[in-house]
Amino acid sequence: MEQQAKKVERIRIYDVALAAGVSVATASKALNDTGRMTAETRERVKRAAMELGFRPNAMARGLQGKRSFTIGLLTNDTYGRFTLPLMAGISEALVDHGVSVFLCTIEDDPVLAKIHVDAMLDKQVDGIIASGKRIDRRLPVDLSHLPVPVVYAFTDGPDDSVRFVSDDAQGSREAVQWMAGLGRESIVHVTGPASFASVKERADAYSQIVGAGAEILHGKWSEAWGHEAVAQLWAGGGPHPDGIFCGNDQIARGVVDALRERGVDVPRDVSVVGFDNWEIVAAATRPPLTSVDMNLKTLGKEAGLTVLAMAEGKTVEPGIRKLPCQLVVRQSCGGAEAG
Amino acid sequence: MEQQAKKVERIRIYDVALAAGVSVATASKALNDTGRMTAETRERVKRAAMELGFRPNAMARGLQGKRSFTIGLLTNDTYGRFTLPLMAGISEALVDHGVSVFLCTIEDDPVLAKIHVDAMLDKQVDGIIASGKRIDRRLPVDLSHLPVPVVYAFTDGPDDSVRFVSDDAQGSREAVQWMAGLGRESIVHVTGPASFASVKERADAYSQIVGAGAEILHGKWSEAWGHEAVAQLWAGGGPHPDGIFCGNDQIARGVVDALRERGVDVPRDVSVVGFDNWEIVAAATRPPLTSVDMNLKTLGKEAGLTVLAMAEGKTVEPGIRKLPCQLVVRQSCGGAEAG
DNA sequence: CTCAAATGCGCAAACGTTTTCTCATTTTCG
DNA sequence: CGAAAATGAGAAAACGTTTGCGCATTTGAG
Repeated sequence: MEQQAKKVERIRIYDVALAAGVSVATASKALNDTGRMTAETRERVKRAAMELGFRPNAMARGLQGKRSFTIGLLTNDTYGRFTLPLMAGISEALVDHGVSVFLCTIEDDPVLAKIHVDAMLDKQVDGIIASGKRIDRRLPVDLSHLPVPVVYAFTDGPDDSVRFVSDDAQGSREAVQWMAGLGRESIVHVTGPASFASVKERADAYSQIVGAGAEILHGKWSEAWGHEAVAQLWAGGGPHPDGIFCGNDQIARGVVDALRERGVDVPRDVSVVGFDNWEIVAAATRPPLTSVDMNLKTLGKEAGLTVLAMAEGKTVEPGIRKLPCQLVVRQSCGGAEAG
Repeated sequence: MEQQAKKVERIRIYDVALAAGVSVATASKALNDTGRMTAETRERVKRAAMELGFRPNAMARGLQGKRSFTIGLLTNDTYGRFTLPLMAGISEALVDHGVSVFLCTIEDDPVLAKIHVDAMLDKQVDGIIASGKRIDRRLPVDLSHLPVPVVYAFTDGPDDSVRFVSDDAQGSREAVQWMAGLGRESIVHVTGPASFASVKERADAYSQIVGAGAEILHGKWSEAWGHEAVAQLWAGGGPHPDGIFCGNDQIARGVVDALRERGVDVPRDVSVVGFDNWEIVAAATRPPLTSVDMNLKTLGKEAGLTVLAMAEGKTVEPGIRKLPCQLVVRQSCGGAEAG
């Protein structure tokens, strides 16, 4: 337990230059593969840098007017349900480029949001990714006239902005068609509040496929609503659905549990599909849920790469980019081993 | 949709000085409340800065040899179950100090970990908080000889390090005593794998209170294990427990569901307490779970403040700091309205 | 062999702050 | 009233890079 030798002097480019027997300027150019010099010189400098364990001081570099190799991720998704997968994607895509990410969680508080954005700008972030928990709501702060590029991922933004969202309609189609392909003929849709844009998009896609027999039940995003919806559906003596497409995994879990309690076998009697593919819910359900994954990690990667490109001056077409969803097959539909 | 005026020239301290009619040096001192000058001069500079909307360039400031107002949060908790509340606390505590947080999620990959740590150091973070998902495991990277202070929160660290963890023993005692206080006389403990330090700590605290009648069942951290444990407990014809203290909320939910399926009423016949107070699980259980909250947000605050203090040169006593847990009463025990 | 072009490299400025000195002016005190 | 002390403010260096420009020296062409 030796006394920590706190002040290990960091190697500066000056030290590298000295070791390689060149000037600081040449050292810099050698390391950045710019400027003119012998291949031998360049190699010698690089070797010296390597041996000394030289790591350039990002502050000095950033100050010098170039990039800071830093971006900000702003979100109001306190729980991280959507932001974390996104973050994972961003981080994975950008770590190769030496970019680090400031994560700022703002709780729908405009003042806090402004403070965080200002802090980011003070720190000269190369760009900002705005994220949230609803694609039809905006963060409580205006990001449209910032001196750095901004992209929106899984949240709404101005018309002339670059936005990434999942293709919910396509995801819905996959889900419904999967059930139809398994022979289900009476599929209902149990989903969240009609006020959500994603609810509408998913419901529309569902209706388009199911056609005349479409039946949509709106409620809360909760397991409890799943239970209640089943109670409603099984209330009358009439025929019951043999497929239930749910607006999210929590509803789906409620539905599956309710069906089991009624003695209805899932997936034999009824197929159930969820949405979000929230591992923690989908995997714990009995049977585990087949669910639509929004590929948020991929979305994060794209958003990260895009904001980086913009930071480098590349011009990016504004507009909405929809990334495909993917059906993750577990056992709540049958067909698990058929795939 | 006007063409974005991208290059809004940032106000420099030079501009402030000019506006206030003083030198750059004086301006700097005025704004930082250092140096000597008339109160009037100081005020005039501050007013000019305010009016111009001056924000100091953090890079220049950092370069100048002082702090970067940046810290790194390193974690291998991919899912964010523990890290996000921690992060919220850190962020909340540090935003007042103008400090931003780099979040780096490493997936138990030593190489990736090293890359991220190096990136943080390049960016001159003032300190690093290491975090994880188990208090008896370390991150796959050695942080003990870094040029910046490190504190460990909810993860293990070297003997001479500063570590923050929750007081699981105290949390367990609260839970068991709560059930005992409600008249429960036969309380069993259904928990996770014995290999976890926190499992041992919670189990020991439980045993100490319950005494001779202690019964501990180890299994996985899953709902499925909760179901199975109930099956085991109710297998024989003998007397059944009237209280079940669970190692986490997922197990507790499994237990509650299994009891309901057996026709055992919770909380009338049996009280159940969970651990973690994971809202998403605890609140969705029927009835909602009474659970032990580890106060991770508070833990994050403490860790943040501590690493900051260390960065400012204050010396902090190494060792483990245990922060108290708190029982969150819902309905799975009864006594909800008694409190 | 001469002159132009190309090559290899270093000097010094710049980035935006903070901080250490220094200096002129004012105040204090004997 | 004179000298010491205190005060207000500015000049300039420093932090660690990158980069524009200039200057020898070498290469190539005629």
